[in-house]
Amino acid sequence: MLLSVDPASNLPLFEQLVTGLRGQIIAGSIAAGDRLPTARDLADSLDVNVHTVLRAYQMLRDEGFIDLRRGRGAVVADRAQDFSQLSIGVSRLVDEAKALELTPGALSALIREAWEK
Amino acid sequence: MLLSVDPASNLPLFEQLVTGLRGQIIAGSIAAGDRLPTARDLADSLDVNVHTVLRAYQMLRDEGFIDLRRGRGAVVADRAQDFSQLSIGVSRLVDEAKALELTPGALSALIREAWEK
DNA sequence: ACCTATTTGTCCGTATGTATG
DNA sequence: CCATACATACGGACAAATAGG
Repeated sequence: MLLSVDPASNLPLFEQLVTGLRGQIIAGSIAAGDRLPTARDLADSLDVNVHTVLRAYQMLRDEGFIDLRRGRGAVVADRAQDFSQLSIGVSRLVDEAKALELTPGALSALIREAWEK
Repeated sequence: MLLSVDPASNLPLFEQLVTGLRGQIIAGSIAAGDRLPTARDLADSLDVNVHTVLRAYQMLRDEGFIDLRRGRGAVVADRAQDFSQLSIGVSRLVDEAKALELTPGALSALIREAWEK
């Protein structure tokens, strides 16, 4: 079983999906290159709406854990399990960002803009 | 007029809303402390769905530009207009991230993790 | 302390578009 | 050309937090 959700939880369904899937990706029980079930299939098996799964998938894509594209589905990113090793330089970057009184989301937005140039 | 959207554009409606509002916030034509129209009001005036506006509002909140809460509405954040001055430091952060061969999404995910500690 | 109106938050359903293979 | 699968947008319903009376 890939995962389960609790409709009675105080946590939103899409949040449960994100944390559940992300945890398994980081843990390695879902390997890089693995294909996640289609949003429709996972939604049916968990008895939730397709949009709820898609919202979770899109969050995981924004976080870089999966590659999500039309017509192809969701594939666990190659770099997903390497993230733990890359955090060395990041903490310093975060410290600087905090000194600038940025929020995490703001920094991410600014980074995406700056990345293009 | 606060802004306008073009249904025929190749850009999604929520994206037009985000860039339009963010631009005005950065430019200062919408000042810190200003209250944005309720999602329903803006949706009605632009003839788009409430969910489309809410999605845009939630993105602006994630980016730190507005304070968005149930029952209160959307208020432009105090730090919002300082963002234009922060781009200098960000480009340097991005350069370092690129040197580490990070993807934008990967960096965002790492940042959110590191932010907690 | 209570009630009510306001406003966002989540979820469901449906329809249509669009990139992929 | 066609089936697949995500992307966006619309609509409706109810829940939950907030503010004010």
